[in-house]
Amino acid sequence: MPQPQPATNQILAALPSDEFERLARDLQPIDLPTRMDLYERSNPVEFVYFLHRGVVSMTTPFDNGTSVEIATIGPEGMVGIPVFLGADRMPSNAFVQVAGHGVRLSADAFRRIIAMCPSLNHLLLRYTLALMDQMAQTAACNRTHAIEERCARWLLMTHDRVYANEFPLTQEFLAQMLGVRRPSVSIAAGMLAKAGLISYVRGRITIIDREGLEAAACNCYHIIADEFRRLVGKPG
Amino acid sequence: MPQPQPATNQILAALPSDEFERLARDLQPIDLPTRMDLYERSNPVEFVYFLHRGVVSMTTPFDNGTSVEIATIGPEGMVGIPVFLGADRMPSNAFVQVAGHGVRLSADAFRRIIAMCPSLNHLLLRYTLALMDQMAQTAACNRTHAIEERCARWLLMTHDRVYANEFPLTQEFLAQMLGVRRPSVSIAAGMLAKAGLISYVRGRITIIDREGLEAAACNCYHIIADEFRRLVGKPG
DNA sequence: GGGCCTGTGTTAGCCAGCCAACAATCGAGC
DNA sequence: GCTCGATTGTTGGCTGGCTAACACAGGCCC
Repeated sequence: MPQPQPATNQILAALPSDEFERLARDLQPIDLPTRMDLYERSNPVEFVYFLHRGVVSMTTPFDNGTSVEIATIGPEGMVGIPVFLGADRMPSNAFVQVAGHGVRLSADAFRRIIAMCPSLNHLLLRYTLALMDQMAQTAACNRTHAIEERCARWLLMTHDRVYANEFPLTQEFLAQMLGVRRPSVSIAAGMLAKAGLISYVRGRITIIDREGLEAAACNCYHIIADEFRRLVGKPG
Repeated sequence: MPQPQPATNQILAALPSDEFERLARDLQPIDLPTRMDLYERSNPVEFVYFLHRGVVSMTTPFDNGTSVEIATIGPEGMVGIPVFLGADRMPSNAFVQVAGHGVRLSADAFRRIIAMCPSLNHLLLRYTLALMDQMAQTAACNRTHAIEERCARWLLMTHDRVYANEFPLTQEFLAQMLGVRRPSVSIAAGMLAKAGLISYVRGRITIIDREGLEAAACNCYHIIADEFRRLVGKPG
């Protein structure tokens, strides 16, 4: 399912040339190193981002400093959907989960341009739907499924978005994403490694048996991936 | 926070008269008895609904027959946002949680009309954002907070939408909504009752101490309610 | 080499909520 | 009054994940 290696963002790539031209002059290339914060809850929005490569996490923070991931966004989408929906400040946090690069434009420019771009509008509506579906499934999955299943699902979803079998990822980090303790991930990831599905050393993880991993994940993975395929043409 | 008793749907009420006229001829009044199914996952969408009264639940079903609620919709919103976003089939289930009434119009009519109604478009974008925020917070809350807190939160959110201190609700039903076992609700609800915050008899629940209930709920309630207030002008 | 930081493995005790089952109570209908 | 179904209360055993530590290994810098 992964591998095709698109160099560009899928939404931008799908735009008719006149609309892309309209955007182009306001787009700034931007490098996205791991852990870079793009948004923080309640803060005003400055930019929206289109990834060419890499993965961004949306997380919901709690008062006690912990947070739970509610959606992931890669080159298939746009980071900053709330701006499209009319927000001026962010409802959740977002940060770079797997390093990459892309382009951004100011929220003001985006708001100005969006009115003149029917295709972009249409694409973003559909992407918004895919994102909502992902959040809904994640909500239910978080509530119900065992850590090992969710762990496998998360690895698959990230795999779909990085176009590589190996990527940087510590257990500590994964624990934060899943909203669980690090030792729990240690056990779950250990099981997956023992089963020969993945391997990892000091912050780098490798997907060995993609199919096996799909079998180990809860069905939520396929539900989300199918929905993305229907709505935006790609599993992630 | 509840009580004002609007007889009409807030989104419809906020429309300029020309846009409302455009909708009006396609609106059919509809009664919404408890447990009526409005949508089922993967089925084609036939209608979108605007509630004047009552509460609808969106739930994500699992293969094993259980399901988890991911959002609630009352007279403040529209049931069928996925149609607005371009879906032709439903990603989740939806059914009537507290009986009420409203109007509906066919998905086709809705799609035809929406293009000619900039205000409706704008209102629905903002409502979509509020719904996403609710889902995100729910996802994180489901993962993290104790049953008693979530139970209190759920009662408050429903309270905001029914405009009455008493409404029908069994523990069995509440357990399904929270995605937990019924005995767990029995305990949690028992605690809230013992603390004098609520009372219930055989399927009818009464909110006695609204403030106390807010104190017993997790902060998620206020986060969601504040967001709704900012975006659509009402706590629920 | 030695110190140190980061990442991983593991342990032991604890607790919330699970599962399965059964008891008690109320209301409606006969 | 009696039966029956729907609703609520409660119990006991089980377990997944949590809390709180501690041990160890690899890599980097001095």
